[in-house]
Amino acid sequence: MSASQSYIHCQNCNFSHLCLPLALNTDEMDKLDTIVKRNNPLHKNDYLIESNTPLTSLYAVRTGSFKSYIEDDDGEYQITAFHFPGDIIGFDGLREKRHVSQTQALETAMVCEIPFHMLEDVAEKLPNLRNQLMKFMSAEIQQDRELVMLLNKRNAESRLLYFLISLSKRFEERGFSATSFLLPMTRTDIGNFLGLTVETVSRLLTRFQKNGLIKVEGKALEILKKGDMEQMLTDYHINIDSI
Amino acid sequence: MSASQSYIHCQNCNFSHLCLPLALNTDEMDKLDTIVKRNNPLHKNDYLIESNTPLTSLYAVRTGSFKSYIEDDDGEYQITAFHFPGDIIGFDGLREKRHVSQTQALETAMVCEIPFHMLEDVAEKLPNLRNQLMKFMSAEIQQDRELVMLLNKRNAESRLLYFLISLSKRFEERGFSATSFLLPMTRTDIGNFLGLTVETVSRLLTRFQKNGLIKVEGKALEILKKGDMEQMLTDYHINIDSI
DNA sequence: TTGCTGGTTTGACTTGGATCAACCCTTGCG
DNA sequence: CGCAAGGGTTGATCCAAGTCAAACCAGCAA
Repeated sequence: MSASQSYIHCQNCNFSHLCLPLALNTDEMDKLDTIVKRNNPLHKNDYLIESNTPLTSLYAVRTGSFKSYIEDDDGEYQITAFHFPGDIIGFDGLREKRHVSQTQALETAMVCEIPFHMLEDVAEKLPNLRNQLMKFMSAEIQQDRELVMLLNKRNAESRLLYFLISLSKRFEERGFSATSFLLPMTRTDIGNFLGLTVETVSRLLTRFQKNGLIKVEGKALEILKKGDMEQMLTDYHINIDSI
Repeated sequence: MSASQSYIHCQNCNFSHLCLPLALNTDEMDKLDTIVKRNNPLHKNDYLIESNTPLTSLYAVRTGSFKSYIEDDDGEYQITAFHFPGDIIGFDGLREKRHVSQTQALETAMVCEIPFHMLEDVAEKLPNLRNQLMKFMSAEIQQDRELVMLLNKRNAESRLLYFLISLSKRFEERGFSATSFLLPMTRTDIGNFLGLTVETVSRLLTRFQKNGLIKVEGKALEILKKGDMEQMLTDYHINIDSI
């Protein structure tokens, strides 16, 4: 471990309130801390996880962002999640102890690696940690199902609105600006995730801009009328609290 | 507990190979067995779980079938899963210790109720059970993500094919016929789940019948050319092993 | 500097599945 | 029995979003 990384601990991590340590006390956090490996940074497009490889660790995002996707044998793929600091990656592989999706860095990023067999050992002694793991998985199930409803029942406009508001919320939770941020993913990625084509995403973004809701310039997004956008979601009967 | 139910134990349940006992030895299974409550049967349309109620138990389906769905404030709803014997219901509520979806019986059905606080106690002592719980949740995440891909990337025909083949597989796993069974859900339910209208589902079923793939008469479904149907899925690049 | 590549935008056109509408079953109940 | 209600089928029409095509732009490598 390099000197520049040695002072990072769960204790002083900015995102521990969103991450596994959430429900742990200081002692427990220290125990968790001892098994966490902090690796070298990954760069844009680097793979954190490749499909079909054995699951040996879970990963917590420390900085940067990732996308996870599943792929069929024709190369068609489906992005299933975007990950930001504090998010835990890898739960979908627990069943077969083998990764079923791939995870790729969207920009320079760092993770905390949590070797799975050691996590099990620590969890043996820490009911709070077990609980926390279950809650994370449960949250993922809940979110995936909201996503299914979004995809099955909502039109393109509401899907993209939902996406922008959820990004805004996630940045805010992490102490970043809720109204001005860089989109780490491409328009194609957004479309893929939401079940829309790039063209539709692009057209909608320009429309939102024309309507004064947002300002986009390449990756830079500014949310100008968050209230209006949330009202639009409410009009679509989408509960903004569950985002 | 009535006399007619007293002889039911995980040990002699037909579906234990799919259910929580899966990875447990005889002793462990007995421990699990002691906390399981076997209630009176539910009837068609009865609620097993109502939305927003506190999560006190998980449920294992013993006989019959269920649908789970989430609902928005306009009454629009999305069926997120159908449940058959051996399936565990309730994982999506663990996060907030409160159910976020409703579960309704599709026909007369019975469940094993597993009080959650007792499950936690037993799991404390049984690593295998903990593991099993995690695997179940992980499987649910994995399935939900496959579903997202299905909904986002596939057309109506392949969605319904997938649905029929997955039903067939689930019946087979449970020792029922893989090619001849009753659809416990309505066409509307199928459409809702797959993001299609009733009309589309109905038209497709008639088309499949005209093409000699299946025979449908009301709820009764016969799969005549399973091989052809699987080949069609393969042509759509849908991996039938992951169904 | 030039050319290449991947990402984005915009316009014209097409289409799969939704919508609307009518009608036919069952099933159950007063 | 009659009739209401829920479920299912079939046909005609429509439209939101997909497809196809072209052009633009920024970043990067040679």
